[in-house]
Amino acid sequence: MNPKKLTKIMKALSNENRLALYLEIAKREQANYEAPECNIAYIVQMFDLSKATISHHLKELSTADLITTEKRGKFLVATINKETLAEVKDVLGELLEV
Amino acid sequence: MNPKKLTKIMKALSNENRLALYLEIAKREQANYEAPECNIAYIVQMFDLSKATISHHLKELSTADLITTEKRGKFLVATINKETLAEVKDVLGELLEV
DNA sequence: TACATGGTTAGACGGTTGTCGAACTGACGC
DNA sequence: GCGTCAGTTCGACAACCGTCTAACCATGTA
Repeated sequence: MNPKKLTKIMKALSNENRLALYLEIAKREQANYEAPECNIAYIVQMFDLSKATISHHLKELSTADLITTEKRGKFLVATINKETLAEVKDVLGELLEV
Repeated sequence: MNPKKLTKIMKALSNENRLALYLEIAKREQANYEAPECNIAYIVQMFDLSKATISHHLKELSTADLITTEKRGKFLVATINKETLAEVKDVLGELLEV
């Protein structure tokens, strides 16, 4: 993974609300892995943020390849991009090898 | 790991130069693990940044528990904090479990 | 003791970010 | 078609961040 991409990922996770949003998406995905997706409307209610802000955060997560989003009728559904997640984990793993 | 701490860690790695600095420290540590430490004076030369800026970045990495620093005579020596690194890796690992 | 070298601190400044409200678009149900 | 609900886009604004220079402190050496 090149440094610029890694920076972008870290930046996307460097805001408390945005990180919480990401973790919440992941949590829901795990909770019902029959349908590994996440209706955003639900999540919006949990955060004390405007729709505009949530939308902005989702875009940031998305352009960092941390999630993918898909419009399903009226709703937006977000999914964790596990590939990116695994890549980051691997980078950290390499640093840990003595 | 609590969200605030994780945010702080991500924030510390969310700037390109600071991330590069961190990776450079890790690299040196691996290169000579007889003495797993890192003379900063060397590193400063590699970056096109002022002493003040490097100092500032190191403090940020340090308060996020990503590195520890120690003054050894005239020099400053930085060491990767592997515990923090491992914790972060674990968090990501948990998210990956289906 | 004086000087050179490594690092910190303080203050400044332009750029970026997080957030909002308001106006807009698109899909659904009546 | 019209109202409603989910989300996006726009423009604004305060707060924060990355960087610098300049002045300082600390350590080793001549």
